[in-house]
Amino acid sequence: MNDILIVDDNEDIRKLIEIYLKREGFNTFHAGNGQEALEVIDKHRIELIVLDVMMPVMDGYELTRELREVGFIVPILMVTAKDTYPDKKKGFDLGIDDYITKPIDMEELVLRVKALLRRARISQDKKLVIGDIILDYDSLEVITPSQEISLPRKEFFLLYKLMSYPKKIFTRQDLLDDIWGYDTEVDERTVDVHIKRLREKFKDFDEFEIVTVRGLGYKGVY
Amino acid sequence: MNDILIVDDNEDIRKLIEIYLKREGFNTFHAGNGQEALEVIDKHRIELIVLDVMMPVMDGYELTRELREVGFIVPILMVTAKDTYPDKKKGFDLGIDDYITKPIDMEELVLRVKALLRRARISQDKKLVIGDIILDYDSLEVITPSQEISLPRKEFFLLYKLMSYPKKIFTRQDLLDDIWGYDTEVDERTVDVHIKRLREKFKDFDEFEIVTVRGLGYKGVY
DNA sequence: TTTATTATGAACTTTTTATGAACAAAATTC
DNA sequence: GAATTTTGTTCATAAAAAGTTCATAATAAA
Repeated sequence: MNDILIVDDNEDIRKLIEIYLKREGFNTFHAGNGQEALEVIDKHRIELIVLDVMMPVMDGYELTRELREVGFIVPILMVTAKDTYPDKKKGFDLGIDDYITKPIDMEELVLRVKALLRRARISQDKKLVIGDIILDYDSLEVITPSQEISLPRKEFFLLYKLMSYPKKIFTRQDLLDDIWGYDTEVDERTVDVHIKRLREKFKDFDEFEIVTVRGLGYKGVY
Repeated sequence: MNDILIVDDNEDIRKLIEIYLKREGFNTFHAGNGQEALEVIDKHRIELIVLDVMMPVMDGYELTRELREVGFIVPILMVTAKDTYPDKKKGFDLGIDDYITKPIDMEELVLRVKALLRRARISQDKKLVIGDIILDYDSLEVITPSQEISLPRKEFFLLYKLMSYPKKIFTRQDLLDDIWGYDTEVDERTVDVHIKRLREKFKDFDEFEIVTVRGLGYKGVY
């Protein structure tokens, strides 16, 4: 469930890449140019970027430079039409981790994405420990000393997200983007309902809590 | 929808710049000289200034100096015909953030505007530290060594504003313009009520204080 | 003392969130 | 593949919080 950002000015290509990545269980975000990419990165915890070199406004090189300049270290897989040494060199000098040439072989892209993630040691199995409570991402269970509570997917992801960044406030839209997908049309109030159900289920546990931040959203605290 | 002020004595150039900025979703204001610029700035919350150096009445350098002198910190992108080192140096010394030379490459101008805004937002420290008390703009909380006090939006913004410019006196209208919006129709007395509630909440803290300046307004001191 | 201004308590309005319940969709079981 | 259970969404309404206004008391300045 890694969040991957696809940056390309061609929407069709973005969607194509999205299809292949989603099929592998990745969650994707889109950006049509460097500026949009920066905005998405600002709001979400992107773990890998698939980046087209040729874009209007701010090209891939420029974006890479800006990102590396501010110390942003996620793996970048660059998509380029040019397969020349100077181009490769330019990319790697700027801090690109891997590249793939057009026309894109989708199987290869997926392979490289996985390899990059593995190399970056972004773990695929995630267990979140809060005191003596464990949120097990694989089984969607909250394991406590006394019992194991199995949660519905949405509820679990919501809880996991909130507790992964304790005290960080998420707007309802943030949560929808992350858990439902950036293009969801689900109503913001739906988040409230899931929060309510989570609170009900864990009302007897004081190890953690979901706090409403009026006018802004929710945050997890523990 | 950032508000950008374009200052240039040539109306055609202003309009040209406006076209490109509007296309990117920015809102623009015009001024034909430094004096007009000051009037616009006084009335609107300008977030960036595109400023031509060569102008009659009050040139770009002069305007920059005046603005920086009174503590006005929005990014300034200077447009200059001269590309010499002394000129650049003069500009940067006065507090210009970036510059672009004539003839203006519009794409580049848009790029630089966006970069400046982003940089300003990122570098804009949203936490205000007063001794061992922190005003956290993101969570609308006042964090003290002993507790975290969550404030309603209006109250927080009010406190934040006052404490951002300690000892500066704000009239009620100033505060309404800033926090409620320049076109609000809310009564001035409403400010009093929020001030009262803030004082009540922080009566036990002597790190800072909201002081009434009779006949004028309020100021924050610490 | 008079007058103008600010402080305060309280009522009231608006906005936002919580909650229960109905409905829909998906997964499971038979 | 029909029936049943679980999960997910929407909606209406209750509740709570935030924000505003108003009347009056208190205070400072003239």
